[in-house]
Amino acid sequence: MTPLTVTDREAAPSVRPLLKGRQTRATILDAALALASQMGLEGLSIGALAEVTQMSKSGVFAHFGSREELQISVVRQYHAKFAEEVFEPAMRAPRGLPRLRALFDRWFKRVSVEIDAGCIYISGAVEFDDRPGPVRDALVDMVQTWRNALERAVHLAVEQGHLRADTDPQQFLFEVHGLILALHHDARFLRHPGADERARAGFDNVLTHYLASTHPASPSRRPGPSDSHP
Amino acid sequence: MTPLTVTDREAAPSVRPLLKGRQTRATILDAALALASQMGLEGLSIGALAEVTQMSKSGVFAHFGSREELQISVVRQYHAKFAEEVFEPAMRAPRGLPRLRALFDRWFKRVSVEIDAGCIYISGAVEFDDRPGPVRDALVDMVQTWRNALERAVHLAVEQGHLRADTDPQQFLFEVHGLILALHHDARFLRHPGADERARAGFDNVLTHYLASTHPASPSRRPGPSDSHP
DNA sequence: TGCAAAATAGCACGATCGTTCGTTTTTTCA
DNA sequence: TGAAAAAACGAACGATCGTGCTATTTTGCA
Repeated sequence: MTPLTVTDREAAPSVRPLLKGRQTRATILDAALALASQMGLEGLSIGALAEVTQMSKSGVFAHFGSREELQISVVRQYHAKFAEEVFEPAMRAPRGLPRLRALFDRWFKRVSVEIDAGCIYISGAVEFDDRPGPVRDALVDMVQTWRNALERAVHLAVEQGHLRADTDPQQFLFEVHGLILALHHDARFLRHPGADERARAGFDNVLTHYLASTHPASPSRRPGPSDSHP
Repeated sequence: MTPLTVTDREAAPSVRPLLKGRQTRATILDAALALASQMGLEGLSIGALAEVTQMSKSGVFAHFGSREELQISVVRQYHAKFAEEVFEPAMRAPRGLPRLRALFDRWFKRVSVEIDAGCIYISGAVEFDDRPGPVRDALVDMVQTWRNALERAVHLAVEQGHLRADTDPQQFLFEVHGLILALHHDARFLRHPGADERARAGFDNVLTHYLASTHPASPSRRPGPSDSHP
């Protein structure tokens, strides 16, 4: 399974030869990620990518060898960015409830801020739920990795006595993941302005259901920036 | 706004001339719905549709005038089927909690049974959240219609005293809709077998949170077939 | 049954798709 | 600086896309 703390497969194979090609490849990949976030992984076309990067089609193509490999690279690129911006900073919060809050807080922000750049995990899941192949496999792998990391965080919160001892981490995750998906749906598709608050209120409701009775902890509290520091 | 109890725009304009064309159009539309459920509305192509229906491309094309009109027709067709199979039978349950349970029970079944035919509301929402145009408009219209109908059902459950008086129907719907989306995601994309039970357990959890205290009503109970009768 | 109209087919168009190949430019390093 | 390697280009390919046309077939009705 892919590690969540990415060892960056996009980096140079050896340290010295930081060829020009690697740099333009990174440029293309950034543009591809932006394009795929808007048009979907299936809507990603080499022609459009060439136009955006001011390159020739064959020039772009040569960096990946196939459209499928390009799509997989985009998935990995999103995974890396997601790990860097959501997972890693949240993991610096103390284990248990604070870390859990930090994780979902950043996740909520990510999905609601991404009004002009949909989450590839979500759009990819819909696009490839019926399309077997390497792209789907890569997507499932990334999503499962992220989910496993969350599961560990929930488990820790149980161990710390913050959540009820009989909490089923997978059930907990299922419910909160639903809130993420509903947020994505209402904010992006329906353009409802209050979706963010609804998601957070829903998170509080789920939390009060699983919160250990010895730890009533005002549910309306949100993690501040200071929570990121140990 | 489109009525949920569909007056069938696909029906003949006048009653008498049930021309052959209408019938083949319905055949094409059925095939198109199946194809779009699997490949997405954007993956729907007239060529593939012609092959499946054993017709010529232009023959298929003539029935809709444009690809966009075909997509919109597919959306309406799905809406009609959804209203017929989910909404209408559930509305025969007595208002309040029983009707609410019937609605979501059928919805859950629909999403989880649709393992080989994704929900077009969900896939369409992801495909068209960044694509303005008539297709997106039609989709939003249908989804909003369905949501409004649900909102009325929740409101009735509050009026009947089944749900807490301070229940916010939109918040309630947000949370349960999240469960639907999570079910769709886990069952179809991740192929998790237990997703259905997780969704129902989540529904019970949401319910206990909004249930009026005077009405403890065992949450694990599911509506049986007898609930459909008034 | 025959005639008008509706339905379907056939063909071609421009555009775009991913991909291949040979050439040319650029970069890298001795 | 010059030669080898890497990178980017340009043109073309077969395929598929949606969409116009004009025939041809099929249908509905007097």
